[in-house]
Amino acid sequence: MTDERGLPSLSTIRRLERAALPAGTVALARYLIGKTLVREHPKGRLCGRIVETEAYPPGDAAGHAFRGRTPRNRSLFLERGHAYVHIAYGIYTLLNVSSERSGLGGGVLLRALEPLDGVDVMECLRGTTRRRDLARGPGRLAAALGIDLSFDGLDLCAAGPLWLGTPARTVREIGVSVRIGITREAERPLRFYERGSSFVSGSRQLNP
DNA sequence: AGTGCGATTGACT
DNA sequence: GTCAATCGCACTA
Repeated sequence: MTDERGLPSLSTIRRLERAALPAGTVALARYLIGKTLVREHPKGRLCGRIVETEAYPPGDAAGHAFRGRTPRNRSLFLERGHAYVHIAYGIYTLLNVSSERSGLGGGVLLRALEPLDGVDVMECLRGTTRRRDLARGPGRLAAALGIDLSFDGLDLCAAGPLWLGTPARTVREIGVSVRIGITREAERPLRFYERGSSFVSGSRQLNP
């Protein structure tokens, strides 16, 4: 079933099973492009299509798991498919998906969504009506979905307030670039995005 | 117990 | 293009 734009109707989106998630941080970061993220918000269902991710694999000095497990980053060490939520620059909430087997430590940062459903609620949460800017950037993404630190550790493959869903329509070509806003291991090509999407963050140079 | 530092954003020149 | 806001927490002592 599709709507007038050729998108599968939102009612056909179902939760991703953990077994469907590829093992390994980099593979998961690529896999998540085009998948959906669904937020069961008190004001209604919010849904977006993931169009940009970054991989922070085990052993990566730029990753929060690099120095071992601590109270803050313990969710990165959960089996793949759990939420790791943290605060950046004291202001912004960022959402990651844990990406390795239990006890290892890696994550995929979700950096941008193409809003699909619940746009009016997202506009309210973000304080803007520019659809392109609702979830373009990791801080904006979490804000648009009403995600805070209480979501840390949540199983995104289970029924609940936040979960990963099957793709909405076909994914265009996937581009690769260096990651944004880091200093260590800055040259590694671990950022993935849907080429041609206007909902992707970053400079034009990073989105060839 | 004090210090330093971000996986960012929006306002402004 | 520049720049400051602001919080949790890891690190040092």
